[in-house]
Amino acid sequence: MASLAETYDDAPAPELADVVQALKEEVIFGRLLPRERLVEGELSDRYGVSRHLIRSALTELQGMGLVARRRNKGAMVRDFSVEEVDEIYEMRAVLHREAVLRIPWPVDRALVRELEDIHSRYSRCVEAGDLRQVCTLNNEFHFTMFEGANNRCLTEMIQRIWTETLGIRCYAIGDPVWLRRARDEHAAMIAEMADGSREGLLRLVDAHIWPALELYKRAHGGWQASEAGAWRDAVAGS
Amino acid sequence: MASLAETYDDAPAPELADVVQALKEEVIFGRLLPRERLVEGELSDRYGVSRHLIRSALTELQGMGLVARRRNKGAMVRDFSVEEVDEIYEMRAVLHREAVLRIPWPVDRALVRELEDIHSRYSRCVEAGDLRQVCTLNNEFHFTMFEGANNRCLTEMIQRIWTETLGIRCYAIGDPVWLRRARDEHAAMIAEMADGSREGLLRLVDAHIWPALELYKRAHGGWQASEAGAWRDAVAGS
DNA sequence: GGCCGGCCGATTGTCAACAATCATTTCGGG
DNA sequence: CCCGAAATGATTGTTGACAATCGGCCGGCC
Repeated sequence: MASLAETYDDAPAPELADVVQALKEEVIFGRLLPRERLVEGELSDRYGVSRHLIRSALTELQGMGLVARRRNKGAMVRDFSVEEVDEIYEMRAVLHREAVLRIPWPVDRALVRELEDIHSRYSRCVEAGDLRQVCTLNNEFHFTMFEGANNRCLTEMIQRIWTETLGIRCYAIGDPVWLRRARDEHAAMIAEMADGSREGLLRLVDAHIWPALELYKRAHGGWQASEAGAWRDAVAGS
Repeated sequence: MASLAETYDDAPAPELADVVQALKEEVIFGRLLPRERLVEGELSDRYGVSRHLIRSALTELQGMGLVARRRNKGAMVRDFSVEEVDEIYEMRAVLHREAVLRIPWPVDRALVRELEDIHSRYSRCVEAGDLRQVCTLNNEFHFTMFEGANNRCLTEMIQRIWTETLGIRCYAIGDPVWLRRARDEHAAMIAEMADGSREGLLRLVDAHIWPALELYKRAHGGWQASEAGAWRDAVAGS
């Protein structure tokens, strides 16, 4: 979806989008954990780009809620208190529900076919263990579905939470059990769209988001309130 | 509410927040109209700050959806197609509704008193014609109410749309008829919270947002599709 | 021995000059 | 007279150096 870099419509865009994407991937694949410090100099060395670009990327990710910053202290991967994750997931559920409610019913056959195509590729990548492609196709699947609601504002809000929760959902991506379960749930969604009810799809979409939250809470339980207090408010957005 | 500048929690923050606030006010008071170009040099001269700060401010407002940018072409106050305003307002209604649904009921007396206090000051400023204070107190009123929902994520999404729609709602702020009507609706909301039903409040809050949209559409009708096409996608966010 | 104060390295924030890009105008040819 | 192409001016994007700030360390003083 649109990043600050893609904000520029025509040009091939500089590499800001690449840096942003790279940082997102480091989070979703757990190479950067919540509360991990993001030092501008280190990153600019690591990626071989100017510090200026890194700063822009951090600003964008801050806007997406993935990165927290404190003045003169730097940036870190944002982490969430239990209350925060609950609040965020509550809204995630609301937005997904609103999207499903806005998909014209019965669902356009072309849309169903498109989702089937994405899903077949997705399944292959799950088998092959290609996590990177799995992640990409997972995004593609959900946003193809959500865009069926034909409300750009809604899609963007879902996208924002999507990025914001990368540091939460990263605990699920690496879990083979969760992966297979997600795959089956996607298949069930398609079946419901092809020949089922909107209520059924609503239930599936809602149920789909919670396992990742549970995994996060379990894996994360320990150091919840450590020294997070001072950073709690240091997030961007709105 | 939180701006990218206030993202920094401790420091008094530099003047980035001031510039952002100034630009927002120029939009809400109609001194900057949609599709109006925002030249960095001009703004830095006008406000007597460095171009660097102006760029930061524009980036932030871009993130809030108030400003659209195109690579090497500069920034402008974002304008919206009819489809876009309808989509945005649909989601605005959804979010406000969700907020009301989450306010514990019966409503905390302290919250009601706080709203009454804000509203009395608000009414005085409406009489006095102090538009600036009216605007500030209007924000304060709504966000005090919405924060009663105790969901920070939701509040932030509402805040984002709040800023995004400044260029839409600016047509209402200056309209004395709308102002008095809004004042009365606020009073009705308070009454409903003090001694009424959640359903009643839901109806009031929903009905509250649409007049401004109508004013926008009427005032705006003419040059809707002019040359907006190329800029249509040039917005940030998500 | 513990605490307060000032230095120092590390890191972020700001600035001004430079480079790249775009829009417009002007000039030459047809 | 009209069209196209190069030059020009205006504006944005990028870079590197510099300034401000923070956290930790060390030493002196009570």
